[in-house]
Amino acid sequence: MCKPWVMAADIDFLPRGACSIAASLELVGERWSLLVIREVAWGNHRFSDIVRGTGAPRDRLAARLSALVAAGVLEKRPYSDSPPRSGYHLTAAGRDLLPVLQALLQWGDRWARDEPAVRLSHAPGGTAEHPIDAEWVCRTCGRPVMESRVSRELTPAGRALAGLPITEEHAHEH
Amino acid sequence: MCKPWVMAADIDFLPRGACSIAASLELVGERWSLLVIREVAWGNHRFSDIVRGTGAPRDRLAARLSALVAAGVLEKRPYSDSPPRSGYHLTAAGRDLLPVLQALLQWGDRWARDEPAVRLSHAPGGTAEHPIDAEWVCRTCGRPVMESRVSRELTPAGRALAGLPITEEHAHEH
DNA sequence: CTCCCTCGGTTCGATTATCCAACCAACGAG
DNA sequence: CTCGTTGGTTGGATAATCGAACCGAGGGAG
Repeated sequence: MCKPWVMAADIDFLPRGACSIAASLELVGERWSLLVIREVAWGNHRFSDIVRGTGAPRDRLAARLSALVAAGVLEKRPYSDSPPRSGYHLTAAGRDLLPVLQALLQWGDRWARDEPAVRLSHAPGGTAEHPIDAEWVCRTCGRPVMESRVSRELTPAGRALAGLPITEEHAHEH
Repeated sequence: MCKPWVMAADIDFLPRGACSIAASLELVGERWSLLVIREVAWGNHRFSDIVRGTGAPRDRLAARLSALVAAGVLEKRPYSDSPPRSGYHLTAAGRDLLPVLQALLQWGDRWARDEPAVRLSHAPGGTAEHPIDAEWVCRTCGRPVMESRVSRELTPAGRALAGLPITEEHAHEH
């Protein structure tokens, strides 16, 4: 029995950059980026709030913020006309990063410290409030992803990125 | 109505380092680290395999590998006696990072490129193989986490990290 | 009007990390 | 003995990061 998530695939090595993990890290993998997203998600929208919440140097923070705006993860929204000031808010793409933060939070709670320092709770649909202990579940079959064998396959788009030939053989193989 | 994951909490600013997200990034947030985990998870255990798979410079890779071993995320396991060679494998902590990779993969598929380059499939419990489209679901109530309001609260351990007083008031408040 | 404060950044110089090519040691094959 | 493979190190150039100081537009108090 093979470990979950470790399985032979139709390829040995992904071409560099073909993997969406690498593509994501290209956009949000630099230092402070994810902590900035966390601060904004937690309601700290102003420059000085984010400085205080992350502890990042101001110049790095300014650089990250404009990079994240350029990447479409954050947007600048004015909150005062005089003096003209604006804060940062999550776009749809930014909100979609929250699972990444949730995953990092859960991992850190478990492996990076003795006791969690922050507890997250929710009360979905009127149920009683309770702490969150989340797992990845496949929307298609409803089963936890991490407990099953996973296989990976290079798509035609991936082959194109890789500069590999897109053959009938590959288009049909499984 | 407040956006999910954006909600008032009992604290305005988390002390730096109190948050497990920051603690996680401290261990695996540096460049190449998560790509190394990806390679190892995908079955590339040897130094030269990981060089090829990630494209990282050899010296950076050596540094990351020993850091990840020191952090308890990877372990070195010999695969040949003569010549004495060893490869890198995921520990339990390392396998627990896979949700982070899954989250980054899904985000990248959606926001960082036109078409996914790699398709992940699984066939849990003898069902037919199908692509993975996963979401975070609370183990307690079975509901998707991202669709409900989430509140955060500093635990006593978090207060201690923050240097804040641990009062009865705070221990009981909600 | 003047002085001082806040906010959202920039600028500067020093430190640190990263990159890349070359090198090295251990071993096996031929 | 030489060659190729593997798993790294080393050295020097380049780029990112840091921390503190600075700046400019605008209040508000006096």
